[in-house]
Amino acid sequence: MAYPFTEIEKKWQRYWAENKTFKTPDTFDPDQKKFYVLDMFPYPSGSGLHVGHPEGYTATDIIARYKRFKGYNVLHPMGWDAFGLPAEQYAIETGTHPRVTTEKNINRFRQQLQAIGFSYDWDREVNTTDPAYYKWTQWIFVQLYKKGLAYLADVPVNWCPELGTVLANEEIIDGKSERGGHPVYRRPMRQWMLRITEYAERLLNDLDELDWPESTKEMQRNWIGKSEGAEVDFKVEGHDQLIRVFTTRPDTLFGATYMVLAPEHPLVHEITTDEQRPAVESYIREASRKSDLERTDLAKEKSGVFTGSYALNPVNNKKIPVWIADYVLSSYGTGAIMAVPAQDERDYAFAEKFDLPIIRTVQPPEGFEGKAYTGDGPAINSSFLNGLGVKEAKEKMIVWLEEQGSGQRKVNYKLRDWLFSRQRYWGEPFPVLHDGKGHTSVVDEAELPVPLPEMEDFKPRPVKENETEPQPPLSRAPESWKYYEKDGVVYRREFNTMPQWAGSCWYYLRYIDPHNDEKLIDPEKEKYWMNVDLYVGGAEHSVLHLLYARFWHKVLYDLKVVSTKEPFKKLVHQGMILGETEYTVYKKKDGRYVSFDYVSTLSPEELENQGIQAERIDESLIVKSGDFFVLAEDKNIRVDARSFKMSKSRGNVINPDDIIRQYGADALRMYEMFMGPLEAMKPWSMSGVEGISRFLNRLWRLFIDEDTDTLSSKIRKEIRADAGQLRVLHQTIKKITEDIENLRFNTAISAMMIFVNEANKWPELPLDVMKTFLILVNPFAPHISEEIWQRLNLEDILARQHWPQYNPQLLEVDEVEWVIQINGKIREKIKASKKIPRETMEQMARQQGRIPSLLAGKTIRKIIVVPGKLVNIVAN
RNA sequence: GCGAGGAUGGCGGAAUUGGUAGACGCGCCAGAUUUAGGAUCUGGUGUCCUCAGGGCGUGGGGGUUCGAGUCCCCCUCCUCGUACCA
Repeated sequence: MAYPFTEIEKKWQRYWAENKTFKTPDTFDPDQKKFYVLDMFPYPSGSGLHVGHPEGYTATDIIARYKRFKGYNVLHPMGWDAFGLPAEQYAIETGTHPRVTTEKNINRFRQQLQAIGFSYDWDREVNTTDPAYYKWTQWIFVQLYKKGLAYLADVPVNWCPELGTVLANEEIIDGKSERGGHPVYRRPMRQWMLRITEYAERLLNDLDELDWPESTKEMQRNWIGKSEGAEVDFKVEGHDQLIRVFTTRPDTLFGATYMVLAPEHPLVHEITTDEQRPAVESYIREASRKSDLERTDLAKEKSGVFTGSYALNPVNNKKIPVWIADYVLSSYGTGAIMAVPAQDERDYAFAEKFDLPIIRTVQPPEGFEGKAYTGDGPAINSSFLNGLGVKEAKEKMIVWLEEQGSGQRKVNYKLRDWLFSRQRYWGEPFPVLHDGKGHTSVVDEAELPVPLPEMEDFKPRPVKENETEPQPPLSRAPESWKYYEKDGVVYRREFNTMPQWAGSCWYYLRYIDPHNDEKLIDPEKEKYWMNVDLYVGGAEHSVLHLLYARFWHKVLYDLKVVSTKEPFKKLVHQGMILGETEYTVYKKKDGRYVSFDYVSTLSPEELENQGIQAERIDESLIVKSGDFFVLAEDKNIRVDARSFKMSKSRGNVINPDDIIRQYGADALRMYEMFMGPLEAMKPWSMSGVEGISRFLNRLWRLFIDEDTDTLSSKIRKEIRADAGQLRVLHQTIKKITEDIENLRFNTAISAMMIFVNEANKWPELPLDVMKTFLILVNPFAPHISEEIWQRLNLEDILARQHWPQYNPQLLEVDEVEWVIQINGKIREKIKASKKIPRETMEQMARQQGRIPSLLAGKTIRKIIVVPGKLVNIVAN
């Protein structure tokens, strides 16, 4: 029979809530050490919590409880990232207002989180859709506007007709919307932009000092994409305008044999000759009609059209043709390039296709057989650069260009300004007023927040045709909201709303001072609590959320609202939890099995044609043969074994509520941590949960007599622990402490299991040892440990105890097992004191057991003694 | 293509600075208890052989070392990210 976890867990959850056990006081002693441990707050979706959420949340909860035991003032809050597309779409699907569904979802999420026993300070809960919260999101926008970091611009945007909104570059994956996978097209639109590019250099440099996963830092570096080179101006024959290009290889300028403009480049129309105009215009039309996906992924083959004009290469005044091609992106650099086919693979492919000249300006090494050569080497065919290496040639060319006035040194970033408006209802309204004459201003800070108007019909209007201007839902808001009169002037409010990232850019600050009406955050509190000491969340936010939040943080730093340059000192990503491993066997229509090694070579169509179908098969019918799994009944039939991402369509989603009902919250927490390293991707296993559940029951029975439901008579208050018991306890303290510090929760749990296995062998259990052990268990399994603590009739509650410290002297074991090796192979073992000197050890080893006979007839060359571990005799 | 990470029993995973590979859990096998159990307890469990012993074993190949999962070189495969960024 299982211990009464349901009853116990409810009891303690109620106790913690009623007594506000984990409340972080508003006032604090500035000298007390603090620890701010933060989770990425969830998006309260309609489907509730899944098992991925409690993974990171349990990890941070363990840290929070551990740090409290260690005497830290701990901030461990939770809130809701509740604006955004999915909430709105869910609301549309169910025909209810997003405010209603959002509130319902939040209540469900909160209740689910509380059922897991997380020690959040619920008095600090924040909600991005609360006017008292988004007042400050709008306030930050006002500051951005005043600093010139927010501006309206006609920009080519990523327009998603299905969603009826524009999307940021980061919200597009493989040319499709991240949400829903709808096609995305480029079209110009007047939009709010945030000048994140102004912070590019700082966002790049400050990464170095962060304790973040290297992969995440690297992704941000790539996203920012700094490259150094030069801008060069090319005259266009017969025109006044110059074509400016960015290049990282100014040293190859003598090899520039043509130029390419992006189809959207503003000079295209002007320089196109009448003769070429029809071809050019049809190419531009084609390009604009292509989605990003078609333009990149499918366009392996280069395409382009000659404009009819020629540019003059500034180094030698040679005439070179100007083309347009969609392999040049309008959004990067200047939207135009000088093409150097001999030293650039893309240009080479283009030149080859359109038969354009190729001039080598870097001497490739002997035997080089490739086409474009991008490596280092002496400059050739390059007049005053000849003989120089790439690096020197670059330098010399930049100096020359600057002297001639036809170019200059330039640092370029891939990072573009942040497209900050969305044509949606469920988002923060912009605190912006339009005067109707093309002039904008921001709302007075005293009048914030600008509320989101109450609307019946908040649905977006999908716009299929690129030519029609989209109408955001707020354009249909009540007149009283839409217009605003001040000093006799009637202003129109902004109809776009902010993207979902806005609210999550700064929420970690609001937790510190969640109810402040006067300020975003009190400076004293900010100074005490920042930085976030540990931030745990999914790797999917590596660039989006984490880059935007860093940007806003730096702006707030410049405004002196915050005192730290970076918000999150240490970052950890929890790994994804996959569904239970599935074994799949393949069958033909006639029921005959087909081996997976054959099936895996087939395309889906071929599978269909041959009538081969997949069938899930139970693990017990499978054996391993070599490197593969095969059918036990026919070892020639290979079976596919893998774990899939949890998804509704696959039907492999685990609901934490079910686990809690069957095994309890402590088992859920423990299992999530026991599965493997926090950062690793790992498959769910129901029998693994059962294993943990058995452990918790064993732990319970160690203390509680099941028959009588009273304290076990083995627990003895008056007896003193013997050396062996103390050693086991202190080894456990050491192991668990070090493992928690290093976020190695799986091995910490294994240490608890070892302790319980040991303690089960003891005829009597010294109370002192057992209560210390309960403290060690508490961060992981807070309910069961607290309940046992109470039944032991101990002082106060467990949550207010102190973390034990291990005594190194108690860890010492005198007698250890030594290994005796001959030529590195283990031949004998000896139990002996650790303190025996090397020489004695060596003597003992030579006489031990079979060693003398094994050494017979051999010459000892060397003997290696590692004290406390081994003796290795080298002989031949 | 590029960047990052990884490969250890039937499975999830352990293994401080190179020093007893496989901790802990699952699964499996045997036994005990039980009216019964998918409950509990005890023991076993990398693999092979001629089994009181020995050989082989951390994706593959080479190297350094008395000694390599761990260090060096080459290769294969997997995962994640990214992709015409001039």
